[in-house]
Amino acid sequence: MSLPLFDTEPQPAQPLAEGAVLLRGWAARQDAAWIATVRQVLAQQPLQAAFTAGGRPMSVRTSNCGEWGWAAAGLRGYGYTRSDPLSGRPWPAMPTFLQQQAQALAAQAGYPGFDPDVCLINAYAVGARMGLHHDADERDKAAPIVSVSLGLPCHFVWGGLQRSDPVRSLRLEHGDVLVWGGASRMVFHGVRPLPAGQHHLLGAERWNLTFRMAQRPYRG
DNA sequence: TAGTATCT
DNA sequence: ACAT
Repeated sequence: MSLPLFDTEPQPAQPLAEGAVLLRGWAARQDAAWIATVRQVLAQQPLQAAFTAGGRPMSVRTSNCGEWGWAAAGLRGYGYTRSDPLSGRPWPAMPTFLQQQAQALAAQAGYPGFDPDVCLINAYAVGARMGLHHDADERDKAAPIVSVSLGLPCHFVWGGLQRSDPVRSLRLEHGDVLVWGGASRMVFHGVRPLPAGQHHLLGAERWNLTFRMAQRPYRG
């Protein structure tokens, strides 16, 4: 993968835990391209309200692109589907820019061969949050998760392999990329209620893109 | 248990 | 603890 990630030198990668790497600002240099590309996806697959397995509303709104998508509306519960259960239409294809950036970022974090079949887009308005959970619906737990933050900063909660483990909180800002896999793959995590603010490109919103391998086997 | 309510 |  030779696609340039930067036009200048990036901040060094920071290890967060075993298998987890924080790439601070690594999506900021090309943020206009990230945002324009996501807007193209949202024009085809608008953000929708999401619901927990118990039928309770979540505060984030979601969209997807890729062969698969994480559906959290119109199902009993949630899970990966090939099409939007509400519209019946297949999820839009993952734009090449997103696919290649996710591959390159994963490789940079020590996960060569990552080839996502899902990009889940979570949009946080002020006050939106995400409770402590782990990403458990993917078939091959050897594949990492690549998370890209855009827009307003948030307080990300990073726990352990058990829900009851102590958590730490770290601020994720526009352009930050967090990659977790290996021993950290099943770590519980979440997002505290989004503080009010204004971002010059996204206004009073945070977008989080998570690239996953939901159904493909991972050969690192 | 990707959420909330309701206990201690 | 609930309800999925």
